[in-house]
Amino acid sequence: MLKYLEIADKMEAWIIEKDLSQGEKLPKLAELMELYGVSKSTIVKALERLENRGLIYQVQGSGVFVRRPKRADYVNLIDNNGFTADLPTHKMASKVLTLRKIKPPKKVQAVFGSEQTEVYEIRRLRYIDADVLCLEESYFRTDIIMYLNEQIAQGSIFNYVRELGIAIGFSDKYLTVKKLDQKTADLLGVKTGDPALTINEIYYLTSGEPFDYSTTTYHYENSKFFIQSNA
Amino acid sequence: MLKYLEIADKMEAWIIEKDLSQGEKLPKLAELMELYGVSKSTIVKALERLENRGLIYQVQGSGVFVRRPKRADYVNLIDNNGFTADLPTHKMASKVLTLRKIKPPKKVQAVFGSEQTEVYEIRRLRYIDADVLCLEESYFRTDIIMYLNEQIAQGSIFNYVRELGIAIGFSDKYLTVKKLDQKTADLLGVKTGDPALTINEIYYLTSGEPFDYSTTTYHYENSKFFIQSNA
DNA sequence: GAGTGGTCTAGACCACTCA
DNA sequence: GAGTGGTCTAGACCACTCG
Repeated sequence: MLKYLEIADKMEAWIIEKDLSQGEKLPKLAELMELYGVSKSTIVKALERLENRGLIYQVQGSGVFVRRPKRADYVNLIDNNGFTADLPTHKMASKVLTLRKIKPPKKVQAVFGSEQTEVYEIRRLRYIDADVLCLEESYFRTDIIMYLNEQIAQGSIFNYVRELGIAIGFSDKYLTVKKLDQKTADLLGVKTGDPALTINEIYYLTSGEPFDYSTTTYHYENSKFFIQSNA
Repeated sequence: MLKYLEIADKMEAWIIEKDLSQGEKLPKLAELMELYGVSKSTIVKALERLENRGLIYQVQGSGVFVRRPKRADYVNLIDNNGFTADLPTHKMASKVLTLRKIKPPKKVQAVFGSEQTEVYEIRRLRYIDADVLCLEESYFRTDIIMYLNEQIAQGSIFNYVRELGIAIGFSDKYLTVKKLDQKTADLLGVKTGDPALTINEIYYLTSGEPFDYSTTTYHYENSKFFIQSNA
């Protein structure tokens, strides 16, 4: 394992274990260098990672401080760690509505390329505790994800993908708000015309190839989101 | 100006000028080093910045490639460059509804601290071309932003803040979806009960001190959002 | 002005991709 | 196996904060 990632993970665990709160100061660079037995640049790189993940902020000439806003129960829109990581105090579950191998619909072919002849289509309802969180419709390239079944789709598909040794690189997410049609409203257990946030996502491998296209519609009363930004 | 920032800006301008599209390859590191006359680490750092801004992706052993998803007219939720940067082909305008110095409401005091005795409150409607984009209610600390007037609030407050030499560090954003009450719906020109996305934001200085608290409610038909994520 | 973080360099070595 | 990006080091120097 890479040194800077290992150090970043240890620091993250340390912050969480000690339950440090916003504004608390971390040891200075020189101490961290000695503590972990590495050069300055390696510490700097580990801190950069934590900064990008929104766990700390650095103030030149002053120190490194913990960044941990207080609100819970919000889904993180930047980390792609899945709901289990975002909502640790809740029980997550999925009900698979359909799972099949099909020819990609046009909107999906537009993303994967016209040479893509087959995809997995998965539709599932995701629950937080006893409540509906969202309806998800996703498409995976069958030449990358060779095998999928209902049992896998009941858990975290992304964890399964990572276990296959497939490296997820980055993603584009598009958000819109709309009034629900009757079919979707029924599935979510709300009224036709009620509001919903729809997030359209494209996930890419580290190589830049798209492999997952999904559209998720969230129950407006059961979902809240947050973003930690550095700009 | 810092070398790596200067190089990153030049590369960004170059990508936009040449109108490179997703997947196109940039020159290799050795060439970039020579081109800009700097060491490898400086190029690496410039590329890291572009990667974080979602403009490129790097593939070890292969090359550096352009990342530019095709959809326009989406508001970027990560960059805090304001609508003008996100929606370059549109005319943006603001109408100031109220601007006053007041004692902070409780929700604002909870963020700024109870020692904060005075804030600017600004409520404005923001337009995209001829359409209402959003209703924004924001609070600024008067000990940091000493002066504000209606003319400034008609333009970009953040640009004004930067011109004052105040360095914006990072922000937390919380998103929820709801049905509009009558007052807000009237202002946005939609019906009571229509859907809306509400984004609650807290902006911090580089020192970690919060200085702006705002709540923005978006017109659901006139607004779309995107996020480019690297995880 | 002392302390602390940020930038930059040159160079060694590692890890991945692709023909 | 050649090519290309990623990590890591040691050290010089710069820039900001704070008492």
